[in-house]
Amino acid sequence: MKEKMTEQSIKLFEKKGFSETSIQDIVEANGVTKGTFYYYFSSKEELLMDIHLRYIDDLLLNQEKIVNDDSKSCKTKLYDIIYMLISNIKTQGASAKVFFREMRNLNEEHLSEIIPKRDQFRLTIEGLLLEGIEKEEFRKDLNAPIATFGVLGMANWSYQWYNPEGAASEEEVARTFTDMILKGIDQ
Amino acid sequence: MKEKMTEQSIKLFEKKGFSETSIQDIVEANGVTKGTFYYYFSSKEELLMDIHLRYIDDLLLNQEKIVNDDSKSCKTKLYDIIYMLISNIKTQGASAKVFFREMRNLNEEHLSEIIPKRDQFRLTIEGLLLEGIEKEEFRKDLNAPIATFGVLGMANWSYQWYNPEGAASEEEVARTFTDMILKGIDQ
Amino acid sequence: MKEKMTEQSIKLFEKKGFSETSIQDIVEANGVTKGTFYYYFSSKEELLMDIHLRYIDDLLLNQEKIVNDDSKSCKTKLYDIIYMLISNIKTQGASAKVFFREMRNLNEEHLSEIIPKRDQFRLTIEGLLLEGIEKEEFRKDLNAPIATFGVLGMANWSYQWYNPEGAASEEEVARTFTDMILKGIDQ
Amino acid sequence: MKEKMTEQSIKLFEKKGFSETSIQDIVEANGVTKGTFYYYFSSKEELLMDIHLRYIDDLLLNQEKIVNDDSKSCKTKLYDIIYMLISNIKTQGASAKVFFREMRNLNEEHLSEIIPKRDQFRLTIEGLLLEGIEKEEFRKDLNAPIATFGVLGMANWSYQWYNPEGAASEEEVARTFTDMILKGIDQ
DNA sequence: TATGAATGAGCATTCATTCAT
DNA sequence: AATGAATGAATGCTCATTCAT
Repeated sequence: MKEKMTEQSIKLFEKKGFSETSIQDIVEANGVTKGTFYYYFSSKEELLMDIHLRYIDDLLLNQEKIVNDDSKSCKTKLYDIIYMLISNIKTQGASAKVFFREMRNLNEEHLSEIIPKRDQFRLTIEGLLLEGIEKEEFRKDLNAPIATFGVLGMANWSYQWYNPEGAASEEEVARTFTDMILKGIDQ
Repeated sequence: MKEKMTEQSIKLFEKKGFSETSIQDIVEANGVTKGTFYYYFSSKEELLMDIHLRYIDDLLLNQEKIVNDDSKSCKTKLYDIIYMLISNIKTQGASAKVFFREMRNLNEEHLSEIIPKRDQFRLTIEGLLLEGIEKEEFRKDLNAPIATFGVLGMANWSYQWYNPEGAASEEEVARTFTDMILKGIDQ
Repeated sequence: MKEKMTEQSIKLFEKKGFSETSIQDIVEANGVTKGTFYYYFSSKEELLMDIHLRYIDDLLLNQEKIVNDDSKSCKTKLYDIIYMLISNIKTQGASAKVFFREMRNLNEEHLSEIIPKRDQFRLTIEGLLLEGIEKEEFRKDLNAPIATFGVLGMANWSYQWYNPEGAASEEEVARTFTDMILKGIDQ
Repeated sequence: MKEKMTEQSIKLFEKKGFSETSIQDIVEANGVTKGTFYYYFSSKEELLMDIHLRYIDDLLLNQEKIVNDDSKSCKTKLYDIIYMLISNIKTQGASAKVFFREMRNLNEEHLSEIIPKRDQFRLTIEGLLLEGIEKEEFRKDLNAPIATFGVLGMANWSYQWYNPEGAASEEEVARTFTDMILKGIDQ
């Protein structure tokens, strides 16, 4: 039931937004009553935190698997991370949107748990770029921190427009983005 | 007064979010009473629409100036647009955040006015990429629509992290992004 | 202007009700601004009182003309009063509806001016019935006070259903009612 | 509680009017808080509809009982209906006043449910008159529709003046009215 | 595990009214 | 004679939360 309620809530939060979704909406979507909600969650905010944790922990796990694979080059790892983020949209798109849009609604205490994890994800990419520079896979003059934000921006922004049902496949998008990042668009 | 209230509202919406900001918050920030708000705005949503229109119209105007300058190459125009978006953060950052985050709170009618404008901005960039391909400034095999989303993602995501008061200048960010896009990060 | 505003207000009060009509509605219907309203009326309630006074004074005047005509029998006077009330609907229907429905919205002081006038109208009819009994035009055993309420009920209720544009003429309605009252419906 | 709140609301609506009675007034009269009101009613208008339905359904039920009694003449049935309406004031007076005065505050949809019922009540009386004419209990030349409005006017208007605590009994009023209608006041 | 009744604070909005100009 | 800016109290309604059962 808790699981089911969380899933439904993610859908509702994605569609209507966290503040715009009432406990009433959530329990109606689950065919239960308000009391049931408070049996499983101590507050609406706690549910939001659950969703955040679940999303970022899963993301960090996947990222870790990629970067820890010593058989791959930095370039490949970069592609894999971008591909992971894009293909995530199909399965985790709603969670991702909630994660990026609704973080503001977490309380101080919860924020202080989430923000380091979000930063860790970014800094791992930054570390990958630095490693790539060192291994002469990437340009020496690259501003790694800013480039990292660029990579993240490209990938995360997809949540605003990418439709897994549409014409472009995840591979196509990930490939186009990685190509842009690696080779540039210059003729 | 209307002007002043709009400015204050943008700040509040950026900090707390649209739904989380009450009319009470807005009028207190302006030292007036609720009646005054409704003297100038017919609803909270109308104020949000005002903010959206102002932002996107200004953006389209700036974009138009850039792309209509026939003395510039496509590459330069691309840099100019990226720079414009980044440097916009200093003066228009709050508006931009409100624009990207709160669009969902507009009603159907207002959305149908804003979405075409937002699309127009994107399609103008896509047009610039296509023109660049034709003029052999950009790679022939570039997937222009996806690349456009990449460019926009990089630039728009800055609103989530770029701090104009911080170490990196707008030029630096814009230059790093343009370099990434043009030359790639490949060694 | 004051005249025009009063007329428009009567229409609005009839259609939407006194409480449901805002000063804003009234001034918009007159193409002026709120300030103008308060230049002519000291309050919304005062406007309502104006309408009440105007209506009841006119009614009393007409009634007086009828009962003071010594050439007429009591029966004829009764018919005349009923006809006057019914035909009033065409010209004064809106005022009448406002009068009967919205009296509750007058303040104590104003009520104490209106109620005696309304009672006077009724008591004049009661007096007419009593006079008719004495002159042996009406049944001796008639309960004049209750019968008066009956006559008033019939006539005043017309405001709830009588449509001057409809099939039945005022004469027809007044004639049917007077016949009912005088001869009854008994075979 | 819902029952209790409805009863209290009827009293308040009668005394102050629907629009002039706030939810605050209602909950204070019941010693509960606003939330409780909205737990039982989805809106103030819905409460009004409840009151309307309850009243008119009860009235139609009583009317039906009277007209379906084949042992009675049309005259007796007419008396019974008038008596029912007058004696109703003691038990249902407040509801009746709310019904007649506040119908305008129902929304379109609710009105379309109430109006046919109100018309049904009237048309049943009209049918009774027509039947009486046919059975030669009533005058052949009677204009049944208008006479019906006359009967209803007399009876319904009582809600504006009849005081069950006062000198005249319900029987007296009903008898006077029925006499007027049947025999007229003519000497 | 789950419900249903109740709370109380808060919200967007309306409105009659005031008043300097 | 009329305006336009502003007020402040009130209104209908929503909502996260509590708690006895």
